[in-house]
Amino acid sequence: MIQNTLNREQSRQLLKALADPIRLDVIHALAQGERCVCDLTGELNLSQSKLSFHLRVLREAGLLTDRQSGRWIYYRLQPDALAALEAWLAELRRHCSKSATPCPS
Amino acid sequence: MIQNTLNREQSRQLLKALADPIRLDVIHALAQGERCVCDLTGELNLSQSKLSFHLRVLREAGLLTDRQSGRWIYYRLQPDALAALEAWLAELRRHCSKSATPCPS
DNA sequence: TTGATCAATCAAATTATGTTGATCCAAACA
DNA sequence: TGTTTGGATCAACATAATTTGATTGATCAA
Repeated sequence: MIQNTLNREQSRQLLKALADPIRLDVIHALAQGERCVCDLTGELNLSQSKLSFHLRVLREAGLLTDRQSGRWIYYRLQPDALAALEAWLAELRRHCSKSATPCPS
Repeated sequence: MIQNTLNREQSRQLLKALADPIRLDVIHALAQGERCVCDLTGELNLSQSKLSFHLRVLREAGLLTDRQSGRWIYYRLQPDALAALEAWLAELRRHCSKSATPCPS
């Protein structure tokens, strides 16, 4: 996620990845900074495979990056992805208040 | 949607409503300005009940408002909801780049 | 009034997503 | 080496969301 303008499909991927209560818990935990998977399982009280499933969804959407160090894997939020979504939302807001031409037109 | 700080559940509702290809088409159409339902069905090539279903999801999430004029119903984007999501994303971004303390901790 | 039109709603069928427990793989350490 | 540990993955199952076609209610025009 380098660019700053999302197409419809990219924004949908990001939004879909975010739109889940467990993944939002993960996101909020990572908003404080990078964390190891083993910490997250404890902190969020999730089974290992469940957490792994949701981390994968977030990672594949481009919202998280991971790095390995020894046997541990650390995840962090990808601020570019969040910024890109913000820009996408801001763009939607620009012209949306224009009134419709009355029907029947 | 008056306030500008979303709690976790509110942001989830907004994200979930947005995270669908048809609803994104609707959102993009309404980003140009207010539109009548009858225009949207044609423009997006959707069956009436399908569009109605998705409009309801977006409306109930607080992303759209509607007004009736005669037999026609006009929908528009609610910019406050978009702005609130932007603010929520910006907040997530603030501290997320802090590195983890190495495991085992 | 009656008939036509716009749009919301409902129940049934379909499709997509998430959960669980087992298994696998790689790194670390005895 | 053999064993333990952190994590990813898989298949079977459970749950949730969407689509469809029919029905309903309200508004308007004849």
